[in-house]
Amino acid sequence: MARRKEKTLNRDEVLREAFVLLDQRGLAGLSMRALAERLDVQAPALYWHFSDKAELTSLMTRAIYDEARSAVTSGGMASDWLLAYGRALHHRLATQRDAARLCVNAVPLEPSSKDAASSIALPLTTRGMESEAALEAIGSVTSLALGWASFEANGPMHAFLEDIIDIDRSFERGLQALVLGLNAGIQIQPST
Amino acid sequence: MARRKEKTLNRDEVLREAFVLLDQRGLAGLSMRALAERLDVQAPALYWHFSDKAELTSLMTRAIYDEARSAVTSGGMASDWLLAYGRALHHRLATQRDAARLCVNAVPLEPSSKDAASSIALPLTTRGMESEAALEAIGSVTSLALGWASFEANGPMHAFLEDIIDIDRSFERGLQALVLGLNAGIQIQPST
DNA sequence: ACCTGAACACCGTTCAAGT
DNA sequence: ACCTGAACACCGTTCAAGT
Repeated sequence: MARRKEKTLNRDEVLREAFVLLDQRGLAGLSMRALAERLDVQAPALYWHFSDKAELTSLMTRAIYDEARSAVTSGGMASDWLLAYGRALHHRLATQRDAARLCVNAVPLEPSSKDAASSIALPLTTRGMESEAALEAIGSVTSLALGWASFEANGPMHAFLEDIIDIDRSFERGLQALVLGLNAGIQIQPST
Repeated sequence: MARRKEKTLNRDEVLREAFVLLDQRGLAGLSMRALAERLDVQAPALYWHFSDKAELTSLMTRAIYDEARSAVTSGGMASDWLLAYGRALHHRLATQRDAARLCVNAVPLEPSSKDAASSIALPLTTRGMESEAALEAIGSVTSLALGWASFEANGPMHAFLEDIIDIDRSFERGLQALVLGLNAGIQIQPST
């Protein structure tokens, strides 16, 4: 066995199969051995393409955030962008099994850079927000999406919540409240 | 070895040491074997007191939420309670290493009950909120605290955020915005 | 009632060796 | 350059057996 017709592995192929495996077996089932088996390869082969499992899960996490950001259509004000980004991220997290847990457990990729931060803030700074307020707003919206998605998946509040309230609707209301409140703050402290 | 002077283990003692171990070695270091060693006992002994590791981590998670709720002083309106609860929870999560990750990974204890839900909502329903809106508000505040605490710990946004913004202050601003927005929603949709 | 010793089926990771 | 085979040091968990 372990004969694969295609040439060699590449990171994108591994990432694609990793998401499929995550969906099928959950975060606990996302092991290097199981992933290798899906790829018709032995587990150590993955270490040629990734330094360790943490790098793999970090890249998966980055893909999730990137998809959410690129799903936002341009146009509108800062608050519109925040609402759309929050909905896109929450949808991705609610759609992909254990995605919230994956993201919370993942470790950052690079040591940081102001360039990366300002590029993340860009959709809001071009709409008139200061970059610090922009990062804070994105962080809060991301937190809300991660939290509600984790309740949806399995979290400790899930048991209390599931048959009392509609979790998707609850996230939407929380998001609207948050963005409303952030917007009020912006008006007190004017931009640029 | 493995001679312990005190009588027998009990759940509270195990939970206490589990929190110490979590603080010292992080979530990855919180293994049944390492925990047993701290308690001068062999790992299988823990299975007399807990059905499995999931039960242990669920109880740890519940303890964190319970502490946050009981740290809120009585008095004030619903929005005051939400602010105080959010701050208490965030403080607990930021203070205890890997606490946010622990909570997100933990699994619910019981299948659910309307009694439990309404007792969680109680601090807000006694202040005039409907129980559904109360649970939604608590869920959103909890999400915000979990999310920001996970960034603080290690999360994927941490790299982008740490030297740009003050994460504690960012949480505080997000919390105020959220509660402000929720409050506005309450006034549109009056209570009881 | 409460715990130990030994074992099972897994992990992530390393590393020499193959091609 | 890319992958295998074998091994290391771990996991959570079960279960007979001890006291």
